[in-house]
Amino acid sequence: MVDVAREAGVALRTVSRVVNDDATVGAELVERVRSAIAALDYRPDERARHLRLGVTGTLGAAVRQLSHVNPVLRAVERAARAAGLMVLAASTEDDEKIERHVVESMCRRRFDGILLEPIGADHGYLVPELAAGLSLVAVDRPVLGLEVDCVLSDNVAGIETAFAHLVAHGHRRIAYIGDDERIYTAQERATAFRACLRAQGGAADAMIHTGPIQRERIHHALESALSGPDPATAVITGNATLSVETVRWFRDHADDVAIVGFDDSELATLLRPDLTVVAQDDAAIGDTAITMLRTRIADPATPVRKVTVPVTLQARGSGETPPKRT
Amino acid sequence: MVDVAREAGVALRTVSRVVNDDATVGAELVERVRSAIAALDYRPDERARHLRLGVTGTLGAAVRQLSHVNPVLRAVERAARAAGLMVLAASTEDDEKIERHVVESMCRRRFDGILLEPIGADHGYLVPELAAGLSLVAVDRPVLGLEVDCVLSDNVAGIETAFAHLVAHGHRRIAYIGDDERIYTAQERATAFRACLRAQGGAADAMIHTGPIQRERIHHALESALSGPDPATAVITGNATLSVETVRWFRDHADDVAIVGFDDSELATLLRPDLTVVAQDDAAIGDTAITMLRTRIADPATPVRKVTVPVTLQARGSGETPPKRT
DNA sequence: CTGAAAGCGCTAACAG
DNA sequence: CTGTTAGCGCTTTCAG
Repeated sequence: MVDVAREAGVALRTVSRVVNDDATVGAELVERVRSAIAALDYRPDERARHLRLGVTGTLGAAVRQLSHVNPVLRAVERAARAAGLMVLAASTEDDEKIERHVVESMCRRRFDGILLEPIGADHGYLVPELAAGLSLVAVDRPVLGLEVDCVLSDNVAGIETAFAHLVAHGHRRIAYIGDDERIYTAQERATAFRACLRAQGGAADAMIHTGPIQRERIHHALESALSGPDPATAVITGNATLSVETVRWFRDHADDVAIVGFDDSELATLLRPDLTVVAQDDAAIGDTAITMLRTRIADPATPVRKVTVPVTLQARGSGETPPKRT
Repeated sequence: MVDVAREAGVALRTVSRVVNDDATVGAELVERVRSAIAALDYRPDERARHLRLGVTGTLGAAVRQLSHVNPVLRAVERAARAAGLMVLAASTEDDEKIERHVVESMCRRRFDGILLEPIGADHGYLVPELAAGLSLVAVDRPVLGLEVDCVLSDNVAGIETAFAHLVAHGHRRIAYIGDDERIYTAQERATAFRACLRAQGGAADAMIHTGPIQRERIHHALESALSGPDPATAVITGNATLSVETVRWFRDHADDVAIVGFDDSELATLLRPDLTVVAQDDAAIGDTAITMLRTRIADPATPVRKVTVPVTLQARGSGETPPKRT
């Protein structure tokens, strides 16, 4: 920059102003500076700028897996761009160690704020960061044990809606195929399903199958739920991957079981009949997350908020078939 | 950091050494410094460090859409992590303006190198960056008009393989449903398909349908390819989205047309019969891209390389059905 | 509008 | 092994 100033024969200060589009510079000088910039191939260094300014205009997004479908992240990027902020994202790979590494790296780089899809139970490493002023918003799951802003889908209402929908279509024996309950959302959804069963008067732990996402495990669970003296006539699946595996199994083993999936996806309208799902409002989640984060950055003293975003049932056919046997 | 030094009663230099795990510091001092760090909640500032060091240990990935399935990005993150580098990613949204903004932001932040899935035709904005020493590797498509490292899939061989496969299974009238030919890969694949048609002696522009990814357009193209006096008995689809739309249409309109898709996906084994695809070697692409980028960063004088990664045909059923009518 | 100078937080000479 | 000091590239007082 000092070179540019010399080349243009102006003060450093003036170059800085031109670069930052300060209006108080004479048109002729602007021109001189601009051509000096072009002649010298000058490119401003944000590191120094940010160091001096204190802020970086950068938001970090630490998500489970960048390369997975993640409509929330899409909404986040859009909202941030509209606010003139840059979002830089990295994967945590569902690994506590990597999550910690990613978040701490973002902190050391002094990102203005971080969006986190928290994984694992131990977020103790966040305590000093938060104490030092980190602005953080948890998305999809809360940071357990810490008072941190978060925005979640209404998992309980989603399960209740799915359950009620199937009941309304005549089903009485409804099974649930869920993810590993060590995962927060999986735990919430499974618990909500258990409550539905109890409210209905049904007991039957045979109706609820949760565990890791492995094809074998899932198919085995379906087999057991749909056989025996009292087989289920409908299934609720706990997330998009489970829906896929369930449909995959149905394809070869059953064609008369109703299914309602949690999470909408491109697949939903590829199947026959189209998949009825409980859809999360990704755009609302993303917008809310960015708004909350910006609010916290602007005023770190803002009280912690937990926002729950409603879900909606998309009836498409698979959840409206009647039970095959009463 | 100066506070830490004061608190620990040591020199600034010593704190710096402790923070950077320099072995040449006495154990007792290390201890004093560490407790001062803890007491003061000191967190190192990478901005200053990077400014001083010149390098940032950061790679940027400017991809079309973060929140889409992108196995290459996954491989990239893994390879970079193994090399002790951080990958920060952002979407270009298939928009030239956004691509430019993202890449220039990364340059101003002095990322050590950038991985780019280039969109659009005008990459002139890269010229000064490259002149100023930017290390860049293009993935999936080349940067047209600029001599830049790139790693691509073997699109031509992929189409030839798919075509030959269908021919080997008795098909003579093969249609191609492709993406907008303004996109490099779409153009390459469509051209390769035309060459196959010519080599086979077949003419028939009625057999090749390219254009934007819109459900209407695609279904209409299928309709026209599969009707008339000389309907196609097999279809090659130009990418994963087109495969999905084609299957969606087949579901309601045809069940005896062979199909081979470009790009593997989770969907491929969900369909009946399972989808035969030409699969790209995502891991190899990601690894190669990171290796090339690191090589260029280490020595900017490295000659420009263009690497083509082989593709493989995954026969799963949909591409092995015989033609319905001869 | 310009010029000089301080300082953001860190690292790396260079001396002790 | 430790302390002092300069400087990375930028913004911003403060006087002209």
